[in-house]
Amino acid sequence: MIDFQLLKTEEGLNRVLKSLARRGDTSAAAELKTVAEKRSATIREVEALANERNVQSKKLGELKAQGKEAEFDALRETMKTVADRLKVLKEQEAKVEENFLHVLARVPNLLDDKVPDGKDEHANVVVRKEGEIPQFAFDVKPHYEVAEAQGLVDFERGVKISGARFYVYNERIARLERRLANYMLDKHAAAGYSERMVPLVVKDECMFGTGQFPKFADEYYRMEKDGLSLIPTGEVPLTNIYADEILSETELPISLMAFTPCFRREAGSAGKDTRGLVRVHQFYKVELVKFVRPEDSEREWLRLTADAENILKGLGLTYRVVALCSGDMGFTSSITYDLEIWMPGLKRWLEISSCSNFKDFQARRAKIRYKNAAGKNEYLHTINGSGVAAGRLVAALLEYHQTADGNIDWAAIEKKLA
RNA sequence: GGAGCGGUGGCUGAGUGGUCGAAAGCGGCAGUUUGCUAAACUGUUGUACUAGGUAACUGGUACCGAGGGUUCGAAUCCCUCCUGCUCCGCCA
Repeated sequence: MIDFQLLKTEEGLNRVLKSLARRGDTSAAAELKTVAEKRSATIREVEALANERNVQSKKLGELKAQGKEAEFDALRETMKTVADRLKVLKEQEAKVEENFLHVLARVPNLLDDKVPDGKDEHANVVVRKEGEIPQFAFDVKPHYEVAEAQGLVDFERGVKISGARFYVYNERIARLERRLANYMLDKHAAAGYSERMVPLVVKDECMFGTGQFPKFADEYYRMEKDGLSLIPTGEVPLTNIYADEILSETELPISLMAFTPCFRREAGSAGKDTRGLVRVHQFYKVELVKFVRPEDSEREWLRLTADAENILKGLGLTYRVVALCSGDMGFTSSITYDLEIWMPGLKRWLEISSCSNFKDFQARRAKIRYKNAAGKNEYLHTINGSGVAAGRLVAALLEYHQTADGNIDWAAIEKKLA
């Protein structure tokens, strides 16, 4: 959530509007100012009347104590009408507040000045490339063709059990993904991340806290009966670990990680990447999350990105770091670098990690603060990124380690993981 | 799932209709004393919103698990929900 105090000044409002314009999302722009003003005005009115009631109620207490029955009765009669009016006003206030939150909760984060301008992903900027595009003496097949031919992934039975975009891993590939999880976790542990095992099913407040709700509710699996959602990313439970808490400055930065399954409905992706392991309803990944002081967030964001890159480097995968442009940025993020690996079989770049600095946007929603050096409670900054998506990593390794006869060079993969 | 008892400030814990943002203790912070530490003593110590002020701050509103209700007035009375503990049942 953006700081709504910004809406109260001309300067702040302009900052918000400018950011919205850069994102190409001006849906809420017109309402913002009026909705904020209406809220302030209504609150002022209610508070004035509540003050009146409190003063007179106190007086009633005194009158009663003094035994002045006639005055007591007279005042009580007039206060009845005040109480009635206050009740009506408070109901109005609740509606105004609800509307205010409805609008505010759908306003995306302010963009960092360093985010390049652009309409969509074509305007994203490649920051750097690591490794060469690998050359093969034969035509490299997409991972799903090899996987199916080798009996590694059973897409048909995945569909039978759960529907499209579900799959069953057989034997070696199941073991590979499990080993990759260990590989990544061990590497990140050495870099200072503390491991967590978290709930995979979360309350609506958590989904709101990290920004999935309310605007994108359709994209997630939610169990109506329980009011709980399957996590779309480990970011949700991991970040909400500190929801509603005030941390001390000395504990920061906090770096956490978790290996979790992720569940996504992929609404609106019908017909896109229908084959293979690239776009599925359930996949596993390691998530990295940092809680940091505002002054450290840029540095820590770059570090987290480097930590994610370290996995790709270690496995010898060719990748590039891409700065998302203003029009391609996620709702909650202030600035994002995507890591895209080259897929020799698919013959394209594939996102395998997205490292974002959310600044205080999530912290404000989830109410995560820390006591700063001046002794004031302040929203901290959250940063997260995949470190990295395991399913896509498996897909990549299958493509990188194909042999001319359509096999997989398992020995080469083993060697990397050793 | 059944029965019983609870949920109050950073923590422990008092408060059962008005003077309660809430006793007391612990902890934290500042100071006095002290060669240093400790101890003792004194003061101070919640959050959000709102109005004013460059600001330190000052006034107001709200918050005693959450949401409703009764009342001129609710931490206190009523209802619903959530949650913790103990016992029983069930279960990996």
